[in-house]
Amino acid sequence: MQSYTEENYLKIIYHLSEISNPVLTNAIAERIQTKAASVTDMIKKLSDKELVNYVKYQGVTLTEKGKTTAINIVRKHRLWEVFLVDKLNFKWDEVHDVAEELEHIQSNLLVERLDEFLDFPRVDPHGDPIPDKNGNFAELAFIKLSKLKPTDKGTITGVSEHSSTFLKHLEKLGLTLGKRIEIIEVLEFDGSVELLVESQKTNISREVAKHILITKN
Amino acid sequence: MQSYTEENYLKIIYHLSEISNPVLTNAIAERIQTKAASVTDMIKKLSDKELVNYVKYQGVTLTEKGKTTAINIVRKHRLWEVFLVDKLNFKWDEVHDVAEELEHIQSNLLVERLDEFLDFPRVDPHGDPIPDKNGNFAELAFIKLSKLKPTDKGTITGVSEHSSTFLKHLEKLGLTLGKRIEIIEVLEFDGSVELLVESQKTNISREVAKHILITKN
DNA sequence: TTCATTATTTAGACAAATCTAAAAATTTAT
DNA sequence: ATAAATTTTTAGATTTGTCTAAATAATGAA
Ligand SMILES: [Mn+2]
Ligand SMILES: [Mn+2]
Ligand SMILES: [Mn+2]
Ligand SMILES: [Mn+2]
Repeated sequence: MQSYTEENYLKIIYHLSEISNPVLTNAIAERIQTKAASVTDMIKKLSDKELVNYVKYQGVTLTEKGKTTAINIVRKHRLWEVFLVDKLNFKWDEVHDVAEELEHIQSNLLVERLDEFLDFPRVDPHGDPIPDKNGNFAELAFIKLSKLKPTDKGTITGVSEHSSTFLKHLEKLGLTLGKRIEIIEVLEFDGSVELLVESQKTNISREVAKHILITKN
Repeated sequence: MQSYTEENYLKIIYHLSEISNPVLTNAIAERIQTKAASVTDMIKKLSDKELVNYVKYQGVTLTEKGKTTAINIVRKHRLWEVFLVDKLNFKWDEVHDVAEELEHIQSNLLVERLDEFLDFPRVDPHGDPIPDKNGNFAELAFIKLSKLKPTDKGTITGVSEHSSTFLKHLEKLGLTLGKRIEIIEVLEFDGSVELLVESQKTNISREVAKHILITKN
């Protein structure tokens, strides 16, 4: 069994290793809001427990055991987010912090029953895939909205930025999951995108466009 | 804000003070599975935070602030137990340990939405009253089954012992919440009780009878 | 390749919550 | 009322997770 803190480290390492592998000490320190020295301490502990492979000055990678644990925490986090939105009427920008706490509740029965109660959702309120109880993810074909060309059509199926301010901004523009969009024009000088959302014309910055994920159809 | 540990101490002190006031160090130590020395340390800390009144060698009582906090934890514990039984099909003997963890999740929005989702339950799966958001309990008129006399009738509305073994035992005897019972005889020599549950004759020990709570009607 | 900058680790310290062993206060029994 | 037993507190140590400051390794520039 891992402590609350160990679980958080494993989860962060899991997410960071999708970006770069091995994961560097400073990258963890930044994400988890601690000092590099503390991260080194914890890495050693996780390494002793065989949850990560650690090479001094190189960084860490998750072992199979560590990866399984991390994926299970991600599973719980996302299932709880679905619960909060679908059953308790939370908005998609209100769920993350509470899910950060709920993801650490220890009970396999609870997770499996929750999954069933929610009707085995495959994605969370931000479009992130929910691994099944064996740790397998459904394959989802996302494209960044910023990669689309004029006349391209698609559906918003995810976001790659979860901050409350960003999500509220999208809400205001009507750019929520499930909405169909069509690209009108990509402005030359600033990369901003003019698009149609439910027959409504809107303009979004390149920065915003990069964090909206589209399934073409 | 209190730590997970501080919250547990406050909750235990709250429960123990229903039995004896002030609450003695050893009583807390026994309930919380720690040594008396550790309890003294924590009591001092809670006293510094003005959550308890502490007199050396006498024991502790909760301050208003401490009591409010404790009642809120009890509220969350019991609401989560209702959730687990009503929505996730947990049995009444499976909920306590998970609720011990869930009661510490910090989010007022979550508690209020959960309360609403559960349709503002007034009692938990063991018949214990759930305080409202202002900390007020509904008055419930319980009598111990062991206090009843032959021909007395009533409904099982609570239990005063929450161990899994006890609850499973009751389950096996069909003595669950909502069942109507009628006393046939109270045996002289061992105090065991012969009773009718849904037209089925059963005999229970005095020890069991003391922990079943009845509403006469 | 040598020097400067940046990243990482080590050393030593600290706060929280716990423990054991010993001391002090309280309660109970004689 | 005094001694014995029990309860509670103090003193000092331990574990977990964190920190700062200093040392060491790796990287980048001249
Ligand atoms: Mn989240
Ligand atoms: Mn999410
Ligand atoms: Mn309980
Ligand atoms: Mn209960």
